[in-house]
Amino acid sequence: MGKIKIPIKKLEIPNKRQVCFSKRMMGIFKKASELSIMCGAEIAIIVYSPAGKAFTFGSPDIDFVVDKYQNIPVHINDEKVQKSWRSEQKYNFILRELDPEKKHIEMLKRQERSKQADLW
Amino acid sequence: MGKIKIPIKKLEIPNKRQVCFSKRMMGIFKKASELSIMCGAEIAIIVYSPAGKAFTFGSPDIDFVVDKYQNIPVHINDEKVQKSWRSEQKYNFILRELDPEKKHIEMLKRQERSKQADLW
DNA sequence: TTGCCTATGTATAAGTG
DNA sequence: TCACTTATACATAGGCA
Repeated sequence: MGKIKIPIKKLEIPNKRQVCFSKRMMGIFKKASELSIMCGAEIAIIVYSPAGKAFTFGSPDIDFVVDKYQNIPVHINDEKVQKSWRSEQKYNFILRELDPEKKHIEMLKRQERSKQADLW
Repeated sequence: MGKIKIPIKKLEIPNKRQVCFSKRMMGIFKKASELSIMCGAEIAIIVYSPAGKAFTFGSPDIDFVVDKYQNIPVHINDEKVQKSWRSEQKYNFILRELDPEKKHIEMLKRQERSKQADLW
């Protein structure tokens, strides 16, 4: 997405990594903001920079969404709600080095998997 | 980002909202994956669809990052680490209806604010 | 619908001063 | 280095089969 194509792999030059991190993180936060506005979604994002510094984004609020995710009980008789009750769909995929064509196909397949109407 | 420009505001047509949510969420997850690979960042994303269904993305792992964020104690003498110890930088901004020019300026200002070298 | 296409809007890598 | 621009790659809204 710039003047030249950058392969999706670890940037070894610290300055480039820093600039790239800054720009892309803001890009992601912006997109998350748009998603929450346009679709009424609730979103929490936690990012640790390579240096270990944390940045967060939340809509309506980071802790509201994180607590909801962790099923923290809303003070109902001291009863603990277990984490295992969660039923969310996880995406832990890592983008491998693929040529653009295969990359596109893989992304479309992921969309397909997640588009089963009953999930929404 | 499509054939026509869509204002960043709530989509009222349910089908459009669903399709937009699906496409954009996958886009955000893809970008998050790229950020973690290219910059070595740790990322956790939790999204609740308008219907209340949860989707998550994590690198290296959603719970690893979320637990780190919440400073969950690693079993050190039963001592509780308080949430208030956190020192992350929060972005709870909401993108308002701005003309593209002002929007661009606002984004640059955010980048600027977050670009102080000692934070990284 | 559902899966895919493509025209166009956006994000961003490198350039510039 | 920094603030800003620009060329290019990428994401996506609506179209279509």
